[in-house]
Amino acid sequence: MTALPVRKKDSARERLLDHAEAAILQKGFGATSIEELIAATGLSKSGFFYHFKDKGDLAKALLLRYLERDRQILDEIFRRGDELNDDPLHGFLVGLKFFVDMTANLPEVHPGCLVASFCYQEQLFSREVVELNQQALLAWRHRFRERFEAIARRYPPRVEVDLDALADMAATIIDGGITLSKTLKDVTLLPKQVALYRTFIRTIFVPP
Amino acid sequence: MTALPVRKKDSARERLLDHAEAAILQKGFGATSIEELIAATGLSKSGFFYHFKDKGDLAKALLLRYLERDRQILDEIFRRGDELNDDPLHGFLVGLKFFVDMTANLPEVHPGCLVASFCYQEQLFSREVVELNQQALLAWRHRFRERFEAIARRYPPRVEVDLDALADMAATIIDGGITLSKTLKDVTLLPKQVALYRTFIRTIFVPP
DNA sequence: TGTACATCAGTGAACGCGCGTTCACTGATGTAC
DNA sequence: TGTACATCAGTGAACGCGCGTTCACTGATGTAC
Repeated sequence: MTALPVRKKDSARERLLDHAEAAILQKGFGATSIEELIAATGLSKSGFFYHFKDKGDLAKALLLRYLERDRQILDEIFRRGDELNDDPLHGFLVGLKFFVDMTANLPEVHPGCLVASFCYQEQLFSREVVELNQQALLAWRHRFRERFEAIARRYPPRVEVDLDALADMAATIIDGGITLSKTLKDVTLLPKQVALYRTFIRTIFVPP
Repeated sequence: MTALPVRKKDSARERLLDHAEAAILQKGFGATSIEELIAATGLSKSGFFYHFKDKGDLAKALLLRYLERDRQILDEIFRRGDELNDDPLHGFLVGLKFFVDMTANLPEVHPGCLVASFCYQEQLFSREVVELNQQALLAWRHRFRERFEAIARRYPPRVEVDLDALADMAATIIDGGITLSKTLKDVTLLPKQVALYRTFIRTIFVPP
């Protein structure tokens, strides 16, 4: 068995990313210093620059890791929903229910969404990182849009809705819900918002 | 007539706040320097410290101004909606329509929401500023909640919804919608999200 | 109307600290033959 | 199995710049009597 050269989960590089993510979500990229990251990980400053060519390189690596993790978690949730249900509408509704449960069971308030954090510090990042952020949002629109198309083929919408906007609404509710939860320091707010999105989807597609 | 000691709209202080707001929404509070603000306004550094006792004081003044402006704009919109309609539901729906139109007619993509920006840089602010941000969100919940109670008394909801969560959804959609629009640099996304919120309210309360 | 004082809206110079980045170097492990 | 070389994962010292903040001072306008 040839093992892939996977990076160990607790390598110095990974720990730098962990601390960076937490710090950036609490005070922003511009206010997060390399100094504090190496203090938290026990590396020297040059150790940092061994792993990342500059601070912007850290941002890129962080966003890539974050987007990949997010994709995995959400894909898994909706895959399980589909598995339990042949019907595209009810599979999606079960997936949304799983998502509500997941956010409801977070031990603390959600630490924040890097997409939103980066959006409000856009000017600090390279075009590459900005485009990465955009691609992620467009990919989610595409994924949800496809689901809604499949649903709408079987269940004609009971009110007129733009399916792209409805797909974007998932990201809107999650981003907005995280900001709401985080600002008011109330874990229950995010799942409630996602539950409302689910209610909306139900009233649109589920026949009376 | 005794004129109130109103600050002229284009005073140096006001111009500092204008530049600060724009800069903070583009790169965050931590990455916005006093140096660049005075360069933009033509003041000296000590001129800045005449107007604000320190950088945190700028943050506080900025948030107060922002929240007050926001409150005025939204109150005016929903007041006009009520004026055109005696019914609380239809008055609110007209107000939401006004809001959709307003966001649809923005000349450029919305520059961002200070509440969200501050939320992702919370650690940089004093407890006072953090609480100001929370009070603003709670005030909006209260305002919308009262409307929904009045509506629900006359129009029993057709699906079960938590009125507090439905009130919070306004802030969620606006915050999330601004982030979406700003990230994808597409002005049309925000009004579409607000329109979906309006559709949701309609399907909940308007009888068939 | 004149004078004394107070307030407003700043200026200019200096401060020390922490930031991101570079550079030459190193000791442990892996690979080729 | 030994030797030579390459790669990995760093270290330590130094750099210059820009940051937020302080301090003593100022010239124009407003107010009291």
